[in-house]
Amino acid sequence: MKPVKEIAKTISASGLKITPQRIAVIQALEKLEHPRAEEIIREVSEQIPGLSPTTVYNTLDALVSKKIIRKVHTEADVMRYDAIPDHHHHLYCMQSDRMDDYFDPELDKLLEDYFRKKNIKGFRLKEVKLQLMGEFENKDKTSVEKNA
Amino acid sequence: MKPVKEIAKTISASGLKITPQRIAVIQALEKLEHPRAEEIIREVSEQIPGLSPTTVYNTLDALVSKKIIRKVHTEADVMRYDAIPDHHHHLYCMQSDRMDDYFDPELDKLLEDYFRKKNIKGFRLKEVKLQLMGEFENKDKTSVEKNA
DNA sequence: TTCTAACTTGTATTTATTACAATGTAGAAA
DNA sequence: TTTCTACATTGTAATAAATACAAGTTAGAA
Ligand SMILES: [Mn+2]
Ligand SMILES: [Mn+2]
Ligand SMILES: [Zn+2]
Ligand SMILES: [Zn+2]
Repeated sequence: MKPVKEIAKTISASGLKITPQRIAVIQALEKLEHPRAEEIIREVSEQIPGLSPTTVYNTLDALVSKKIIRKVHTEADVMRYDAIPDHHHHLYCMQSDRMDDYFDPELDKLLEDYFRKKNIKGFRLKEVKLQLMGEFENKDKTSVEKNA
Repeated sequence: MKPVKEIAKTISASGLKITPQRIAVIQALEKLEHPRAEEIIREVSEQIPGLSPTTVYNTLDALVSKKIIRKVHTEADVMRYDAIPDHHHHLYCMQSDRMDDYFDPELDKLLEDYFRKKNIKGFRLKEVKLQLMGEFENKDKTSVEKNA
């Protein structure tokens, strides 16, 4: 897990003030993968008893706008957040709400070449994000952790 | 625009009953591109005055489960719906909520080959959906229509 | 034409998120 | 180190999207 100092530095560098709430939100985001706001609220409340849900929503918005974290698209009507702001893709489980990160520079290269040649008329392409839909063969992570 | 007869046939073939509400929802879905439920409610209400929002939500769920339409992922916290159930990708505007369809069989072939070779451990890949993030160079469609 | 499962409707609820005003604090400046 | 204030947090209230449910209506099979 990332040291508090580093997290504090990232927050500060973005122009935001360092607060216990913000540090805890980022830590929760790293621990719980692609969590919903509600899960973050639960997690952070353990360390910061008086925590207000509003603070978590505010914090998430602030961090997104500073590009420290990202929102992730989902099929459900709840927003989820991503601790990793750098370019990557996602594996989505079609049965559950499990979602894993997927990094693949080789694929990115392939796509970059493809779209450099191919020109989409009237559209200036900035980033290609893949939603890899499918099924995880093993148990989902939570069960795996339970069995461990 | 697709003729009512064809729409009725599709509904019927799926095992659902043909109703004016369902036909109108599908028509609205084709007219308004990737609309939210609320937009569909507004549109359909013009033809069917007493329409209940609940019916639209029910109808959308029913059509999605029969794979006549699809849900689409967005960065906002609202669900949007897609009249096209067949495989395709989307162009997303990073400034507005505009979203266009993107069909590209050549790219699909490329990706299919890539992922056939590359094996993602522990994941059975079913479908690759691209989110093409960027900016539309021309005015967005609504402005274009206004100016027309 | 009859009949019933399927559908629609309206109301009430839930759930995620946002608005806002009052209070508190991080950290720059004195 | 102390002061000061713009920025943060908090709690409450409000919105908005979506769902639950019960009562009435209708598509379409028989
Ligand atoms: Mn579409
Ligand atoms: Mn919502
Ligand atoms: Zn991720
Ligand atoms: Zn589409």
